[in-house]
Amino acid sequence: MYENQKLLLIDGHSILNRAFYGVPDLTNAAGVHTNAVYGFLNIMFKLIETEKPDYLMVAFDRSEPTFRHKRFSDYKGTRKPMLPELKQQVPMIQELLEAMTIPVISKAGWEADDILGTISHKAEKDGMKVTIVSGDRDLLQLCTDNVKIALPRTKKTGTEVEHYFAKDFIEKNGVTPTEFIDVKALMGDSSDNIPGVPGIGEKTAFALIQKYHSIDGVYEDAPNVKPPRASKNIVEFWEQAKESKWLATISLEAEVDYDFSKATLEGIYTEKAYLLCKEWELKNILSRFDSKGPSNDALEASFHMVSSTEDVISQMEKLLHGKTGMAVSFDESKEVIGFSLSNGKESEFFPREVMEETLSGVVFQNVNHNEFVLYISDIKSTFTKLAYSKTTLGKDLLDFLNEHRKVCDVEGFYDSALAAYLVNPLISSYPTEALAKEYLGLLIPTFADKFGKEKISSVYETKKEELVPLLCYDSFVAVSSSDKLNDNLTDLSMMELFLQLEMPLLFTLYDMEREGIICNRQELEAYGKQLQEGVDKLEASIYEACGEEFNINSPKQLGVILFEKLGIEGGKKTKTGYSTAADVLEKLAPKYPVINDILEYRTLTKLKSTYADGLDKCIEEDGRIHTTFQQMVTATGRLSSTEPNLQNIPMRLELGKMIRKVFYPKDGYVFVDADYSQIELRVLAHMSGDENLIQAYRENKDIHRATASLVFHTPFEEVTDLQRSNAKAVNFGIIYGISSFGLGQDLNISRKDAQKYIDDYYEAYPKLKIFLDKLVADAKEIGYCLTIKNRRRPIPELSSGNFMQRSFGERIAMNSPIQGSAADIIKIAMLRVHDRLLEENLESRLILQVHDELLIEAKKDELERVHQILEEEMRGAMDLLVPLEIDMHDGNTWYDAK
DNA sequence: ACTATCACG
DNA sequence: ACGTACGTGATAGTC
Repeated sequence: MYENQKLLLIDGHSILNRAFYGVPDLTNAAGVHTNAVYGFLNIMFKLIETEKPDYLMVAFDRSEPTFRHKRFSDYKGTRKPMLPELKQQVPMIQELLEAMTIPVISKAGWEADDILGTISHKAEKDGMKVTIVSGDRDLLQLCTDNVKIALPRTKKTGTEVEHYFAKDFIEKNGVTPTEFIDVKALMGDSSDNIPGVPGIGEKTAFALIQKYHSIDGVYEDAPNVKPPRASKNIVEFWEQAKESKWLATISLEAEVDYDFSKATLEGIYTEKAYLLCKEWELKNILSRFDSKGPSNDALEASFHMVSSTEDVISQMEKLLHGKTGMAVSFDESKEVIGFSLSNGKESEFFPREVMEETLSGVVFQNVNHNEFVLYISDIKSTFTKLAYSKTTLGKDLLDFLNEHRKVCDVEGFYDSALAAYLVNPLISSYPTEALAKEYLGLLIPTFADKFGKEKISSVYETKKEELVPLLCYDSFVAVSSSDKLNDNLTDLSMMELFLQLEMPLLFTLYDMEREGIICNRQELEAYGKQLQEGVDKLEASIYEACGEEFNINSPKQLGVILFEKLGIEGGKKTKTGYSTAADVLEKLAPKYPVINDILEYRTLTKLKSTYADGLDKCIEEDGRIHTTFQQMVTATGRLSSTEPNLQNIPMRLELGKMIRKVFYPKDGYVFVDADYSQIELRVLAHMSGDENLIQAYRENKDIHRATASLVFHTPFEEVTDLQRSNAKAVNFGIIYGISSFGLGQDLNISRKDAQKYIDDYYEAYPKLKIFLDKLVADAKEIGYCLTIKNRRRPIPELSSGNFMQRSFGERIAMNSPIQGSAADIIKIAMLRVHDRLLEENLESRLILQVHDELLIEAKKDELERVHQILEEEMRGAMDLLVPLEIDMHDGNTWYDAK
C-alpha cells in the first residue's frame, strides 16, 4: 500500500547534537539557547526539499537509560555529560516538532537506533523508499537497496550530505552493511563500549569478515584463521565476541508504536509552530510560514468600533466601571489614531475622527484614591483603575490624556508592561502579544502577522475593520493581564517596588521629558565647525603619513594600512581582522606619530558626528532637547536615555566636556547639579557590612587612599599617587565582579600581580569576600539576584556548561545587586525631589538623571530651597550603614555646574 | 542586520 | 584549557 512512497526518518538526538556543535551559539532576547534547534530545522528543511518525502518521523532516545541502552554514542556517551545549553534544547525541538504535527517517536527501553531500524525495516517491507538521517555512522548497518543513510557533514562551505545505499557501503568498505556488524563484533568500539575480541583490530576484522562473512564462519574455521593471535582469541573470547555482536546489532523488532498516516507532512506550518519559532526568534525559519498568524474568533467577536456619538456615550458608560484597560493607538508617524477601552470582557475602539466630530474633549479627574471620573461633554462615569500596556512606556498614555486633560495622577494608574519588566527585566520589549502569551496563555497576532510591511496609516484608511481587533487587544490584554502580573509581583515580594517606586517614577520621568533642556543651536554649530577644522587638518596629516587616501573611519581599511602597508607590528587580530581599538593603538603611539593623529581624529569625528551633529537634529521647536528615559530596558534597574542619549554627554576630556556649555537653563534660572559620591562602593559597604570599609566611610576618608593604605600596608599619609590610583582600579574592579585577568588588563600589569592585589584587598576588607561569594552562591541556588529594594535579575548564564558564560554569570551576580541597589536609591531620590518641588509650589524642575547625578533647572530665587531639597532627599533617600554624600554645584551652563 | 568603536556612569 | 572587567546608546562601515 505504500509502494514507492518515500519515508524520511531523523535520528533526533544525533542531528540535534550535530547542529549544536555546527551552529554558533544563538540566544533569543530572553536568553534561551536556540542554536541546536535552528540547525536541526535547517537540516530537516533541506532534506525535505531534496528528498521530497511523503512521510517524516523523528526518533529520540528516552532520557532515562535502561538495561537495553547498550550502545553509547558521542552525544550520550560516558565521556561527557550533555551540556546544559544542548540539553535544554531537546524538549524544545520535541515541542516544536509536535507543534508541526511531525511524529516524535520514542519508547522507554529502546534506543533511537532500534526505533529507526525497526521502522525502516517495516517501511521497506511495505515497499517504501527510506532515508535515515543521522550523524552516527553506526546506523550504516541499516542501509539496503531501499534504505539510504544520509550523514550530514558540516564543512566550511555549508552542510554537505553523504548518502549510502548498500552498494555504496560495499564499494567503500568491502563488506555488506550486515557483515559490518560482525566486523564490529571482532574489532570492538570503545566509544560504544563494545569490547570486541582482543588482538583483532580494524584491518584483521575486515579481512576475516570479507573471507568468512560472519563471526560464526570465523569461529567454525578457527584453526585455519590467520594471524595465529586471532585464531587463538576467537575461541578463547568466543562468548565475548557473541556478546559484542549483540551489542553492535541494531534491533529491527523494537516494540514501538507509529502510524505512517500521522506522518504525512501535511500542516507542518501550524500556528503553534509559528509562535514557537517567533518566541525563539528563528527569523529565517519564520519566513517559511506564510501564515497570517493566529486569531481568536470568539474573543475578537467582542471587539467593536464606535461610529456615532450615541455609541461613544453608551459604550463608555458600559466599559468605565471598575477596572478598565486603556491603550492609545498611534500610526507610524506617532499620530494618535484613536484609543481603545476594555473591561476584560468587551473592548471598544474609539477612532480619533469620531471623537473629534462628536465630542469636545475628554477629561479625566482623580477624585479619590483609585477612583476616576471621566467627563466627556455631558456624560460622566466613574471607574477605578486604568491598566495600560504598550511597547513604549505608559507615558504615551499620559501624553494623550494631557492633550485633553486636566488631571493625570499617580493613583490608580497601572502600567502592565512596567509590571512585566519587573517580573523579568531581561526581555527587550513588552509588546501586547508577549504579555498575552506569558500572562494569559493567549496567542494573538501582531500587526506584521496580519499586514506585513504595510503602513499603519494606510491600513487604517483602507482596512479599518481588520485593524480594529488588533487595537482592541492592547487594552484588553493590559487589563486582563494585571491580575496575573500582580500575583507574580506579590509572589516575588515586588509589590512595594512596583507601587511605591516604579509606577510613580513613570510620572516623574514623564515630567522630566516634557520639561527638556535648552540646547543652543548656534553655539553647537560653531563648536561643530571648530571640530571640523581639526578633522580636516588631521585627515591631511594622516594621508600624508600613510602615503594614500583611505577611509580612516573604516577599521578594516585602517587595519590594512597600519599593520600591512606601514608594517607596524603588534597588530592584535580579531575574528574579522586587525583590532584598531584605542587601547591597542595607544601602546603603539610612542613609536609611530601617525597613531596619535588617528586617535585624535577618532576623538574629533566622534564628537562631531554623535554630539555636534547628532544633538542638533534633536533640538525641537521650543529650543529644547526632550530625551526619552527608558524605564524598561536595563537588566539592573537603571534608566537609559535615547533620542538623544543625554546620559553619555562627554565629560572626561576637556574638548568633549565643552559641549556641555551649549546646555543652558532658561532666563532667570540656574542649573544645580548634584551627584552621589561613590554610591556603588557605599552600597557595597552597606550590603557587605565590612567594618573596615564602613569605618573608612564614616570617617569620611578618601576611600581610594584608605584602600591603598590597607592593601599596600602603607601609612595613610604616605600613600603615593600610583598606589592610590591602583587601589582605585581595584575598587572599581570589585564592583564589576573582579577577575585577575580583567584587573591586570586595566592596570597593564601581569595577571599574577593583579591576583596579589585582589588577595591583599580581600585581606583588608575580609567581609567583602564573604559577601561577594555569597552573592554568587545564592544566585546559583535560586537563579537570580536581588537589590536592596527587592528588584530581581535572573541570571541564566549561571547554569551554563560553558566556562566563559558561567564566569560572566558570576560577575553579573556580584555587580547587579550593587548597580541595581544604587539605581533603587537614586530613583527614590528622584521621586522625592520631584514631588517636593511640586508640593512646595516651586517652579524649579528636575530635568535630567545620569545614573548617580541629578540636574535641576532652578529658579534663581528658589536656589536655597533647591539646594536644601537635593541635600535632604538625595542623602536621605535610604538609610545605610554609611552616609550617602553628594557633590553639588551651581552653574550657568551644564559645564559650569559640574 | 551586524560589527567595531567610543561616549557616559 | 578556557580568554573578560559591569551597565548602557549612537554612529559609521560592511555585508
